[in-house]
Amino acid sequence: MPRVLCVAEKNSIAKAVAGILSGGNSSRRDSPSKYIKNYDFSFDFAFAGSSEVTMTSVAGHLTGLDLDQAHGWGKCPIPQVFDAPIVDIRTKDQEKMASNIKRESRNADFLMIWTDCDREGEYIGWEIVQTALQANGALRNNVYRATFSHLESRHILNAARNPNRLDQRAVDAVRTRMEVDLRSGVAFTRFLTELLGSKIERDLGGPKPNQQRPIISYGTCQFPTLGFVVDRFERIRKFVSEEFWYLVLTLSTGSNKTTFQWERGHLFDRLAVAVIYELCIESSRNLAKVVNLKSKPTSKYRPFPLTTVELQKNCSRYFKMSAKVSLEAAEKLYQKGYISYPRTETDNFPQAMDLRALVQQQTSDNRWGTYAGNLLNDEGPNRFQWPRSGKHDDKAHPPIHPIVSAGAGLDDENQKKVYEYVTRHFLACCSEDGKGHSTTMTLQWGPEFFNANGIVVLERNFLDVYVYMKWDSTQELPNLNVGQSVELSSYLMKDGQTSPPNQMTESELILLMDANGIGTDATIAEHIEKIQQRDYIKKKKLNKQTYLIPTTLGVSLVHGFEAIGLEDSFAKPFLRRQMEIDLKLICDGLKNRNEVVNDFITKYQDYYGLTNTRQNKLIETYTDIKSIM
DNA sequence: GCAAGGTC
Repeated sequence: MPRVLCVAEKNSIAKAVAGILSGGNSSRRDSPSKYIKNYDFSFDFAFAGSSEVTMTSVAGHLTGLDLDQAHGWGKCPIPQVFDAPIVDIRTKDQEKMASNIKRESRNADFLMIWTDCDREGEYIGWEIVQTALQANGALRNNVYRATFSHLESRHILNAARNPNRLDQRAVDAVRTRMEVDLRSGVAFTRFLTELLGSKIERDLGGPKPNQQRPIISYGTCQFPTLGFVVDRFERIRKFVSEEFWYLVLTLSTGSNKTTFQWERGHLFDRLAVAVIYELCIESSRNLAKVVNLKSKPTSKYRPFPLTTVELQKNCSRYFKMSAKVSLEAAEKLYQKGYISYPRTETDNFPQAMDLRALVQQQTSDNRWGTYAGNLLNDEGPNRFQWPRSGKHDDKAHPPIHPIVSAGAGLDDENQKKVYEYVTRHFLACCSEDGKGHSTTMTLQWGPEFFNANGIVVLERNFLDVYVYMKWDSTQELPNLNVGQSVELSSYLMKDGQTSPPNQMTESELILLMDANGIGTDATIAEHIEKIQQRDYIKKKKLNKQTYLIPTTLGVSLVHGFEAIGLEDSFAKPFLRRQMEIDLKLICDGLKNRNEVVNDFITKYQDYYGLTNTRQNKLIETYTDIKSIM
């Protein structure tokens, strides 16, 4: 019988796919790596016929990239980093995974790649193929690729029966990113550390024994991340408050007081507001007229299905949990089988998924069990709804959702919170929107118009389980009809001041990084962590809220490079975005790998030359900023 | 010792 070796990106996928293809009849073997198991069973593949199958996996990348030995730290002039030979290397763990792949390849007739169907997965698939060929070159013409985006069994069987080929363009795109990130990161990190390292060390009171000299790193994601924080910091520092004036009316009926806001908002010209105010008083004194009454149904929308970025943003906002901590907790919950894979960009559920069964799982919980039960009741209000569909699909993972009820099974506080959040979010997704009624009343006073708005919440629906979101009935509007004249209880001209924005929160930073394509769902938290490690930014508590504030070093780096005047600022997201655009062009076959690598490396070489010539600007900027911060 | 990206 022919032998087919299948390899997934992680054990959880290997296990699930083996379960489906074998109909539950697979036997499990250990591998040299503790993260990886081999599953044996038989299956009828179109390309091989009835086969003996081994399904195994890697755990992420099988190889890493580095400069060759001769170009290590301090071993060569920095500019050589841009064209030094690059070698593929393996860590100890990767060596163990590779030995498993090689051993299982030796007597295989076919190799089928089951890595995630995203760009990085395509590259990992390629790494697996290279490793397998080292042990069994005869596999070369017998490599297939399964295309799948979730683990529903018909979908997986379909993927097994309709194999494709690896997409070499996607592989090339990833290799391009790796090479550019490596060369630019290593070159500028060595340069900055040599230029500023000892200076920073002295300022920190060093050098101290057993302590390394600080590393001043550059990374294609680190710098734009830092840039966002410094940008906000500068906007606040340079903020000049402006005075403004406005009119406001109040109406008292019984014990109810209603405030009416000026349709013009506020104006920055005191005299103009005073003139309008006088005009209104002269023409109408304390009398106003109801000129419009608009009433309409309104909704509070339930959330979209949960992505990693949304989870991190909300755990930061609601529980003050750092992105790194919330992702770690989610990973643990995933490993224990409580929730689905936590790194996903997808915000719509595949049609074939049995979401009602997942809701059913939650009916035993004493916090939201009753709510979940009611959702499944076809008679009551707030019945089960298919979740809203967002526009994002990473083609690899469904939105984050609970798999089984955790009940009292969790003792870690963070995991408990994250599980509760994931579950409440999921139940909210499957609920009806909040329903209410909104009324707007418009008064005319002299020639000016003023509005008051009232909302009455009629059905809370998802808000009952999604306790993090508030939606309450507001002021009740007085019972008046259009055309009616009313006596104002007050009509005032007031003044106010524009206020600066707040410092950056982690939640806002995640949003900015995501929107600008800086990092991925899996790495955004790491970049934020990294620039704290590097002492570019610090967390600071102010009025119960934690903010990210740049340090002297962080501000200096951003302004220093601005002073050097590179065409594409390192601290802006543009350069990274350009890279993403070019990677897409490689994937679409419109550019090739060498072309893009050359373009970027040439650009970085230019920038390196300029930075080197004007290195004094970096030192001067640091000295200047140190004296004012 | 340096990057960013997978995953544990």
